Amino acid sequence: MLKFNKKTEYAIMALLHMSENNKQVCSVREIAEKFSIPKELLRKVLHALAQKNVIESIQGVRGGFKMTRCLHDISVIEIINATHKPVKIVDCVDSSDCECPQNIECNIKGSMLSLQDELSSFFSSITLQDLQNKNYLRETSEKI
Amino acid sequence: MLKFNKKTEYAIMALLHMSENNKQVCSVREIAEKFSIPKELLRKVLHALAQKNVIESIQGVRGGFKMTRCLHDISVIEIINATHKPVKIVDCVDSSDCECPQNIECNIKGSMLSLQDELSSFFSSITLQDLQNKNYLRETSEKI
DNA sequence: TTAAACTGGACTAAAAAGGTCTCGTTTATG
DNA sequence: CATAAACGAGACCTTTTTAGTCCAGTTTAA
Repeated sequence: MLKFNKKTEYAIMALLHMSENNKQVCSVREIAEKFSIPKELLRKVLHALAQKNVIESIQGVRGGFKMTRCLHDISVIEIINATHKPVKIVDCVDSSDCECPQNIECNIKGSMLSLQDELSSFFSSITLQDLQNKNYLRETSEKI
Repeated sequence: MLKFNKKTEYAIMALLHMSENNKQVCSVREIAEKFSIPKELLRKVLHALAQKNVIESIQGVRGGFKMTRCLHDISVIEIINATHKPVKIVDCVDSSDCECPQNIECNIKGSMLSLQDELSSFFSSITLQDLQNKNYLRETSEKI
């Protein structure tokens, strides 16, 4: 349906929060309570981000997750790739292994693949810093 | 999951086919058979496109659907809007009526709305003609 | 030693997508 | 003017995906 899933939303919320928090260690519990996010789900999301080296996980008492990179260095595509299956607007990934019933007569494979590349580029070009700036701009313009 | 649904794929296939077909009237049966698309589903898709004035429907015997516009005049966003719920990367459509549990502390509403605008613009800027060209380019480059 | 935190993975429930079915209405044509 | 080919409308079902929960570990500061 061309929308982000909840995991992506939760990831971006948590990352913006963690970066504001001066890159201190944050526990899942703390973030989940602040944003009313189901704790177990947020744990999975942050775990996925850690596995993709977007953030760092610290085990044990007083453990949690920590920003190690700057917002302007993290692109939205990284968050999407950690929280969605890989972006694929259609299932035919390459021309050889497409097995959909339309395969033989399919007249859109090439265009769909190009479109997918462009969409990935689109999300690659946007950083978390951009999102934070946009959020600020939008909020203030609404108040005017 | 940020992918087109089957309806969008079927719509684009059918539209490219209909435009090649010299803008003659095509029946659902004919297109469904050519591309191995479930007939009843394709009917719904073409019906939705007709309601959005992307194509025209003709009733009765020898009826069907007909291209009335040019490929370069139809943008992908029109197809998406006919075959998906409206593009909304997040549920909060405007700042007043968001009722998700994150509402009070939500720190991404503004950025998500901006991102959504940009994504819509992205799809608005691409026409069916572009898709057809890309398909051709991709197919030929793969053969080299 | 203990409890607070992450790890890993199975599991369930709800929502959306994909597809089918039925009973219409319209209309060209023999 | 009856018929059959086509679209119209909408209920219905099945499968897949998403969202969320649960539990039995492991790690580590205090």
